[in-house]
Amino acid sequence: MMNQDNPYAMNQTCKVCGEPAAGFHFGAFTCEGCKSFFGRSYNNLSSISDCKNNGECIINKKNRTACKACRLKKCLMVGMSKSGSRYGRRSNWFKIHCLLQEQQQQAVAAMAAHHNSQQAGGATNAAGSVSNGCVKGMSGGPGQAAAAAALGMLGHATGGYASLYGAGPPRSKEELMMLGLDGSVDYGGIKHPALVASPSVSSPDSHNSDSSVEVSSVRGNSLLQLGGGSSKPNAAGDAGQTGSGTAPGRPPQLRKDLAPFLPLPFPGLGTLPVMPPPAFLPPSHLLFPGYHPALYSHHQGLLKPTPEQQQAAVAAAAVQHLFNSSNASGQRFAPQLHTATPFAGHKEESALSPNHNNSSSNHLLPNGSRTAATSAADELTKRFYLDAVLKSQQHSPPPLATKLPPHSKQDYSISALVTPNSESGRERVKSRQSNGEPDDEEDEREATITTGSDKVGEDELEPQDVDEDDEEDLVVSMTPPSSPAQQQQQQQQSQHDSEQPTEQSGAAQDNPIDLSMKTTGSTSSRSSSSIKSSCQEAEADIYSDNEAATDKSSAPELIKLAGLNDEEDEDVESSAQVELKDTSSTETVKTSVEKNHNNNNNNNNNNSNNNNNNNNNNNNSSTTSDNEANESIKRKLNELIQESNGSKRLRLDSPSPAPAPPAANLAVKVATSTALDLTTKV
Amino acid sequence: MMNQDNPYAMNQTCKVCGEPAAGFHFGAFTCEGCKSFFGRSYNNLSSISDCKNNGECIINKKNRTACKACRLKKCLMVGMSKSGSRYGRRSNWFKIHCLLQEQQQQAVAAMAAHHNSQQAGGATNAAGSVSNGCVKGMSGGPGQAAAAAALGMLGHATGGYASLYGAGPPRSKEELMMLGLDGSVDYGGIKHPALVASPSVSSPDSHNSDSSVEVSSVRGNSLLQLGGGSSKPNAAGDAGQTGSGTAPGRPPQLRKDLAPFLPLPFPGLGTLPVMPPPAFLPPSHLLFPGYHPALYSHHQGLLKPTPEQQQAAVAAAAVQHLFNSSNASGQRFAPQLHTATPFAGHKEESALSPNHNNSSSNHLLPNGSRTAATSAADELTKRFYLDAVLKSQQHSPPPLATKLPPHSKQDYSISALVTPNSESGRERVKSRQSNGEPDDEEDEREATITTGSDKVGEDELEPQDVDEDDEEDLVVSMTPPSSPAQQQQQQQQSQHDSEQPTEQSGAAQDNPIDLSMKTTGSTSSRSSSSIKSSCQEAEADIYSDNEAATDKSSAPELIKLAGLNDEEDEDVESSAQVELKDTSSTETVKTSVEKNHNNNNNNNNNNSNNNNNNNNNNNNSSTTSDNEANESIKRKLNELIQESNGSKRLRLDSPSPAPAPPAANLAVKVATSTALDLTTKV
DNA sequence: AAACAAGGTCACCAGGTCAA
DNA sequence: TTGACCTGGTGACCTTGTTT
Ligand SMILES: [Zn+2]
Ligand SMILES: [Zn+2]
Ligand SMILES: [Zn+2]
Ligand SMILES: [Zn+2]
Repeated sequence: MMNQDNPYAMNQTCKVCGEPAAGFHFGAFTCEGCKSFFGRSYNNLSSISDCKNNGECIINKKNRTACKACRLKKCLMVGMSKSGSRYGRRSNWFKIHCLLQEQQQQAVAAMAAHHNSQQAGGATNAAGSVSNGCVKGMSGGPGQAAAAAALGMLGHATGGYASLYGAGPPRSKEELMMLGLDGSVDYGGIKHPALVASPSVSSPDSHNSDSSVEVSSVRGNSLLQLGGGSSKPNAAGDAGQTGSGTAPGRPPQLRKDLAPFLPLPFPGLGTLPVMPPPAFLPPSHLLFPGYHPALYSHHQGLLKPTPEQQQAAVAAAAVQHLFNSSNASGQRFAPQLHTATPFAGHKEESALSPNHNNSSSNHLLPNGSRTAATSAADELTKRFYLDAVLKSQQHSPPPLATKLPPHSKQDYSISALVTPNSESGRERVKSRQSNGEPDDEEDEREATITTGSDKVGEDELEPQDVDEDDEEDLVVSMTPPSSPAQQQQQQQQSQHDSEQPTEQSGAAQDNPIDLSMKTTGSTSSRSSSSIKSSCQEAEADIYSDNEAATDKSSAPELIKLAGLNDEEDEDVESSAQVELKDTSSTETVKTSVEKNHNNNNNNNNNNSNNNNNNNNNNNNSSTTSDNEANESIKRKLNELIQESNGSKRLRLDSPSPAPAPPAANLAVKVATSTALDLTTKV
Repeated sequence: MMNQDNPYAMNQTCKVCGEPAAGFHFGAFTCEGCKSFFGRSYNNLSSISDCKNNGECIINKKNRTACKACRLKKCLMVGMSKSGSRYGRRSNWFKIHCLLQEQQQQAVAAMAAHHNSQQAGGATNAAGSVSNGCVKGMSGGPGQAAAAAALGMLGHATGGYASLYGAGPPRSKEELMMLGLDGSVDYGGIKHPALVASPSVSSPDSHNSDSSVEVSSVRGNSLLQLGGGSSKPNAAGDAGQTGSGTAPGRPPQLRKDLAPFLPLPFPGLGTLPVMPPPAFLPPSHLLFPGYHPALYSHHQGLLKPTPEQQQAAVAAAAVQHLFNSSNASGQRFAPQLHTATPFAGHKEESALSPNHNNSSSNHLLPNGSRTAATSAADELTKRFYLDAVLKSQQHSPPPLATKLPPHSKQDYSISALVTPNSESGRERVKSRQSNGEPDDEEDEREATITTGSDKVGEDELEPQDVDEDDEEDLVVSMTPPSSPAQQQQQQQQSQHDSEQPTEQSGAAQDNPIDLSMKTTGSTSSRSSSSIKSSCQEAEADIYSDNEAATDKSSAPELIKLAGLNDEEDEDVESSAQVELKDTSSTETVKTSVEKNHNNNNNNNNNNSNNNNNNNNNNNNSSTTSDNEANESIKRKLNELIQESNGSKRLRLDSPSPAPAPPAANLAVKVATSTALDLTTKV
C-alpha cells in the first residue's frame, strides 16, 4: 500500500505489482515492497521456491506475496537490476521523459478507450486531449495495444516507464538470459519489451549488446517462460504486467518479425506466460531510452570488460545449461558470446578466463558438470546458477569473484556470487556519468534542434498568459539518449574507446555538449525568481484551469516540444508516435518565462517550439492545437526550470546511456510562471 | 484468549467475535482465533457444516466456536479475505486513519446513544465534518443512512475498521458473490458496505478492479443471507460486530431504499440475517479508503486483464452455478464482466485466454467443466468452487493458486457447532490475562470505542500543552489514496497546482506537492468532535479515561489535519464527509514540535501549519473549534513524529489504492511534546 | 542544498506448530 | 479443533550517501 503520492514516485505505479510507486528502484518504478523484495531476493535466491502455476502467476498488489518466483520474474521482466540503479537527483531529462511517457500512456489509453481506429491519426489528438483518461494503468484492450504500440507506449499497465532508463525489462543480457531471452528471440511476434526498449537489446545490432551473449539457445529455459511458443506471446505480454492485460494483441506492426519465444521448462521461476508485459509493446521510442547501466553496460562494460560481464556470461551459461538442459543450444552460450558482440569478446574471455571462472566460482563453475544436473537439476541447483547469473550481472565484476565459495548454495544471492559487495548498488553512478558518451553520439543529435528556439515557441502558444512579468528565455537542452544499441555498437566499440570517452564525456555531460541552449535570450535569471512568484500566483490558476486544458492537449505537444519523436531511427510514425526521439542526443527546449507579461514572447518562441523538430523544425511547428499542448508542456518545463531555479537554462541531458543518437533537440519557450513540480509530482 | 494487549491490536477488538484483536489479519482486525479459523477455513470449506440456526447465529467471544458456518460468514462480512491481507509495518496513514475511525465510531456511538434526531442536523454537520460519507467509492446512499452514515462510522462494534483498507466486507467481487451480492445488489435497500466502501468496487472505474467480475446474477445464493429482505438491514449492520449483538437496531435510516437482499439457500454458510454488518453503513469516507488491493485492482486490471480476474470470474461463475442453480442469471457471469466495464474486455479476454486457465489451474480450471457439475453439484463441488473463487480472488493470480488443494473435501466436520464456550485452544499465559475478557459480555460493548488512542488520550485533553520545550516544525505529509485513474488525470493537472503551497519549502518532495488539501470546507470537523465527545463519554469508561476526552473533539480535527477530506474527487459532501482526501496525493501536515519554545517557528512554519492547507492554507485553519480537534490530532501526530523520532517529517503516505486522486495535502502544525503511540497503540 | 535511491531497521502479518 | 506462539517474511520508514 502505499505511498502513492510519494513525491518520488511521480505518479508512477509499480511496474511489478501496480501499486503506486515509491520511486525508481533498481531500474524501474516500483513500490517499497517490490523494491525490498527484489533487494532481498537478489541476494537470496534460495528463498524462492518454484512457482506452483508454471510461472504463470500474474502479479498484482493483492497477490504479490503469493508467488515469489513469479514476483521475481516480474521484477526482472520489468527491467529491475541491481545494476540498473541510479542515484541522486533525477535529471530533467529523466523527468521530462517520465512526463512524456505518462502522456503517451494516457494517450494510448485514450485511444484505447475510443478504441476506435481512427485515431491513429486522431490518436494523437485524442491522446492529447484525453490524456488522462486512462492513465497509466490501463491498458486498454487490444485495440489499445495497437494504439499503444503506435504511440510507442506500452504499456505496462502501470506505467510505461518500465523501460525507462534503458530497457524496461532486463537490461543485461544476463538477465535476459535468465529469462530465457536472447536478443533474437521474440515474443510471439513481438519482441520482448526489453528488446524493444533497449535498442541494444532489440536491435539487430544490438545483439551485440552487453552480454553479447547470445545465447542462442537460451530459449529453452529461462525464468520467464513466455507462454509457450510463439503463439501466445501476446497474451503473455499483457499478462505479464500488472495485469495490465491488454496487450495481447500486440500490434504486429511493431516487431513481428521476431521468432517466437521458446518456452522452457524451468521449474523454479516458472515461466510467465504473460511475457511480454506491457512493456513489450512499445516502441522503444517512447520508452525511455534512459539510461540503464545494464543496457549500456558499455559504460561499465566498456569501461571494463568487466569482470562482471564475464561472470555474467559464465553464469548465464550455467543457467542455461541448467534450465535448458533440454535445450541443446544451451551450451553454445559461451561461444556465441563472442561472436555476437564486440563485447562479447570481453565477456567471453572473461568467462573463459580462469579467473573468471574462479570468480564464477561462485557457483557457476560447478556447473561444468551441470549438464547432468541439468536435466535432473533440482531447484537448488538452478537457483544456484541463477544467482550466479544475477550476481554476475550485477557486480559481477569478475574480479569480485571473490567471495563466493564456489557455491555454497546457500548463498544464493545473486550478488553474492558476484559481488561481494553489496554495495553494489553503488557503483552505478559512475557509469552514468559516463553519459558523456552520449555526446558522442551526438552526432546525430544535433540535438539541438534546439531550435529555435526559444522564443519561438512562445508565440505559439499562447496563449499563455501566464507570463508574468518578465520574460526570459530559458533554454532547455535535453539530450536524448541514444539507443543503447547504437551506443553499444558505437559505444562499445567506442567503448573500447569508450573508456575514456565516457568519462570524459562525463565532463561533457555536465555540459551537454550541445546544450546549446544557448539560451538565447536568456535573461533568464530574473525570471526565475519572478517566475516563481508569478508561478505561484498563477499557479493557482494555471493549474487549475489551465491544466485541464493543458493536459489534454498537452500530451502531444509535449512530445513535440520535448522532441519526442524518438523514433528517428525508425521512421516516425507520425501518427501514432508520441515518442521521443531518442535518437538525437540532446533536446533543447527553450522556455521563456514571462515574467512580466511578455506574452508576446510566448508566441514568439521558437518555431521549434511546439514541434519537435526532430530533425528540425519541420514538422509540426505550427499546429495551433499544438499550442495548447505546448502550454502544458511549457508549464511543466517551467516547473523544471524553477526547480532548477535560478539557472536560466534548463538542462535536459539524457542519461548517459541514452540510446539514441544525437539527434534532436528542441527549443521551447515557455512562459511560465507556474511551476509544475516535475520533481515531485510530475 | 486474546492478547488484548497486543500492541498490534491497537485497541481494536476482533471484528468477528469481539475479543481484543491481535492484529489486522486478512483484512480486518481480529483475534488470533478468528485469524486462524479463517485461515484454516478458507482452505477447507468442506470442514464447515451448515448452520443449524439458519445462519443467524451471532458470533461473539463465547460462542464463536459453536457455528463455523456463521463464524466464517461473519469473517467474510467483516471483510476478511485472503487477498485483503497486508504485510509489514503499518503506515502512518493507516494508523492515523484507524484513530480517526475510532473517533468516528465513538461519535457515532454517542449519537446513537442520544439517538436523537437532532443530530441529524448535527449529523450533517458532523458528517460534513465527518464527511464521511460516502466517500468516493461510494456514493453514498441517498439519504442514507443516517447519522451513522453521516459519520461514516459503521459500526461495527469494535471499530469501524472493517472497512479499513478498502471495504469492510468482502472486497472482491468474488467474495461478494459468495455472499450473494453483486455490485448491483443491495441489502435491503442498503448497499453492501463493500460496495460502498470501496470505490473501486462500486465505481465505474473500478470495474477494472480486480475481480471486476461483475456478476450480475449473483443474487441467488450467497453465503450470507441477509435476513430476508430488506427489512433487516440495520440489524445486520450492527449485529455484525462483536457480537455485540446488538445492533440490531441500526437506524433504518441509513439505507433503506435499497432493494432487499436475496436470500439464498446456500446451506453451508447459512445466512446471517445481520448482514450488513456495521461496516455497511458507512460511508466509505470514513472507512478507510485505504487500500484494499481487491478494490483497487483497476490498476492492474487495466494493465492486464489479469488472469486472476479471469479466474475469479470463472470461479465466481462456477460458484454461481452451484449455488444458483436455480438462478438463471448465474451463468452470465463471465459475459457480463466484459460488458460491464470498459476493461471488461480485458478481463474477459484474459479469462478466455487459455493460459489463464492454466494458471487457474488452481482449481478453477477444472471448472472448465464446471458447468456440468453445476446443476448437480454437491457441496463438495460447491466448496471446491468456492475455494477456487476465494483463491482466485486472493492471489488469484491465476496461477498461484495458492495452495488449496482443489478441495479436499473430506472434512466436513462440523465440530464447530460445538463448543461454545469452551475455550479451545491454548490458553496462553499472558494474553489472556489481559483481561479483556471479563468483559465478554460486553460484547456489545463495542467497547471499544477505545477511542482515543492510547496515548493520545493523554494529551487529548489538553491541548497541547504538552509541548515541551523545543519546538520544531515537523512536517507531516500524508498521501491519501487516490484512485489510480483519477490520480493520473487529476494529479497531473492538479498536481501542478498543489505543489507549491504546502511545503514548498521543503523540497518539493517532501512536500507533496499536492497536498493541497483543498479541504474545502472542511471545517466540518468540529462537529464531529462534538459528537464523539458525547459518545465517548459514554464509553469512556471503557477504555479508560482520557481518551474519552480526547476523542471527543479530536476526531474532526484529526480528520482535517489528516487531510481527511478524501473526497476530493467527488465533491465533497461537505456535510457528512469525514473522509480523507484520497484524491489528492499526499497530505502533508506540518507539526511543529516545540523544542525550545520556538514557537515562532511553529507559526512560521509553513503556512501550512495548522491547517492543512490542502491547497493552501485556506481551509480550516480557522475554525476555532477546529483547534480543539486539532489538538488531539496534533498530539497524535506528535506521537507519530516521535516515533519516527528524529526525523522531522512525518510521512503519511496513503495507501496506494486510494481512490481519490492525488490531490490534497495538509499541512498542520502541531506543537507537541507528547507522544501518542500510533504505532503500538493506536 | 535538494532530490532521491540503496539499504537497514523492525513493526507486523501469514502460517506453521502443538498443547489443550 | 482451537488458538497461543513462533518463525519467516513483508514493507513502511529512516539512514546514508550519491547526484544534480
Ligand atoms: Zn510493487
Ligand atoms: Zn508463480
Ligand atoms: Zn475473534
Ligand atoms: Zn450458525
